[in-house]
Amino acid sequence: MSKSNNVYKDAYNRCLRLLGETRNLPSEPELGTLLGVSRTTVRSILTRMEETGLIAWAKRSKTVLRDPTPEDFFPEEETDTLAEIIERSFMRRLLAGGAEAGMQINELELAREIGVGTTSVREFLIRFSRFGLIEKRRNSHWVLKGFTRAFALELTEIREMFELRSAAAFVALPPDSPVWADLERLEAEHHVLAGEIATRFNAFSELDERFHRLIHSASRNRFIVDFYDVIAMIFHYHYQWNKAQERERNEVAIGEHLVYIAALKSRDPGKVDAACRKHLKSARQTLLSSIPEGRQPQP
Amino acid sequence: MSKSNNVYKDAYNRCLRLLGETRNLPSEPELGTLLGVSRTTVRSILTRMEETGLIAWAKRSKTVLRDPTPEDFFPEEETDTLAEIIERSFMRRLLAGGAEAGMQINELELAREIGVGTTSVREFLIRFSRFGLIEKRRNSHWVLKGFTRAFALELTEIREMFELRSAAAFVALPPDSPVWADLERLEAEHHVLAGEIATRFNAFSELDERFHRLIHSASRNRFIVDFYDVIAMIFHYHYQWNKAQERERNEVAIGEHLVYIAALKSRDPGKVDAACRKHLKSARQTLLSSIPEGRQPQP
DNA sequence: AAAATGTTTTTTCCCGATAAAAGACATTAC
DNA sequence: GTAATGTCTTTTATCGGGAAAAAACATTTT
Repeated sequence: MSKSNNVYKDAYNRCLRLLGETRNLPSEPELGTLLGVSRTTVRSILTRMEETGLIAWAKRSKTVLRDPTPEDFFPEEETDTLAEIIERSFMRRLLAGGAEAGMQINELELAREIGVGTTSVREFLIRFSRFGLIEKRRNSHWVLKGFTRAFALELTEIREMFELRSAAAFVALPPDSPVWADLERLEAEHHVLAGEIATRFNAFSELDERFHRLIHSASRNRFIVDFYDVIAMIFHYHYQWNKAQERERNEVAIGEHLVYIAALKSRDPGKVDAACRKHLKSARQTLLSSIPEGRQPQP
Repeated sequence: MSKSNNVYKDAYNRCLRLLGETRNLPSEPELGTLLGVSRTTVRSILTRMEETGLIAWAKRSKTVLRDPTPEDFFPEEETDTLAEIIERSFMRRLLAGGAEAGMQINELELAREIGVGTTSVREFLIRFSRFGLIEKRRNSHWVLKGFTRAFALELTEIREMFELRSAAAFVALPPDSPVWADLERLEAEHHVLAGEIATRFNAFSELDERFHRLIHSASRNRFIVDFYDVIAMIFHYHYQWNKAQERERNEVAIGEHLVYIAALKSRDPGKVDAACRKHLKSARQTLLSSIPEGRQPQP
């Protein structure tokens, strides 16, 4: 077995959800762009849907015969990319204790443990190395640098530099720029979430990322935009890991975001700078407080 | 053939150079650390040196029998890493015209052209992607973003941000920090090079990198330090590519460096900021002037 | 007993091969 | 004649295998 068909399975599942909405499916190329896959994959999906009696398919006509049942879906875990599987396993090991800084990382062992080939693990480690948590020894093993306090400080230092600059660039954008509409929409979503904070307070993580990515995009600098991948990755796992006072933290953050958004809309650089600094400071505090090691004694 | 023995060949060549200096070689572990390879490789080297009559080897005694001749050395091209070979080929293609932005990159074609396996090319592209010149389309090809004016501007924007901050951190370092000695040494090298500029003006590239890396190291931030890899890579190929007015440019740069170094030694943040800005500005000009495309009409 | 050498095991690096997925070309339908 | 479908080709994603290199273990030497 050389390659799993997770692309097909994932697209198939997403296509099933489309089935409930229409009586007839669109053309193959249209479905392809809709699902983000090639026509080859679209045709595999249609073939199976015909076989399982979901649709009647003859050339251009693709009539929906019945609504999909839960059994029609492929299991969630079969739709993941290998890269996602490896990343999850790796991060679980890294965060679930026993991951001391300086520890060696063994490609072969990782591959065997996860049940994948070494090539995939190697490629993952190379991609992952840009996050600054691991380092390669030439012709030898990888070294874990660890999710330490130093790491968090270095990360936030860059983040603050980049976000302050991006926020300043944001207010300088012309009024007809589409970012203002995006900002408006995000503000509305913040208000909605603020109302439902009691029940959906974990949905904040995703909104947070979209908000900050929008601001970073104003920098029009690929290195700044790309750097947000590092932050997003860390926060993604951080949110999963550190559930302490999650609700309060998110409530505070939503409040800070709303002030920040108001400042951006005012187009007053001073206000923006202040709001941005305030939010970044509390974000840093949140991150730092979740790192057990290195809690230096306060004199 | 699954793996070339370039590590062995490169270490062998370096070991040959050691031969001229001593009558007896040190112990195997010592040689290993000296050459940066494992004992396994050291023993392969010693075995061959014995076979070719360079040394007499019996357990601890490794007596040099004769000086190495040019024929003893492995050819230079056999000592390169696969990664180096691929990078060179790739950059040659990229810089030697015909590399339009938006162009597709074909792993298989690249691999065939260079004469290596696809895995190595894939790994190279993944590593290379952090330089911001290429981008991956999920489940599909890579896209060349091109060495454009926009790229150069985005790169220098970050560079300036990082270096100004690093330089500011530099002057704040305590007087007993080893960086001051390093700086002193670099200053001396600059003076030497300034004197020999007529004959060795291309040695500047290497000195330039060491100087800026020293400054960046003062940031004590892995992201800033790592970012210099991007700059170094671009400048490396830029120096090879753009030989126009090389001597004058380097002369100017050496002068700017010396002012910059003096400012650092004065520990006066204002002076440092000014010297740093001035140098970075001319570095940016040099880089921009070498990019043909986008030479906007001057009104 | 500390440090070297001798020997064996493990890991990294890289290739070729193969199924999945994308893409290109040919043909048909409207 | 444009846009779809049908068919064929190319490329990507991934694995297993094997040589190079590292690392671990055992034995000898000083």
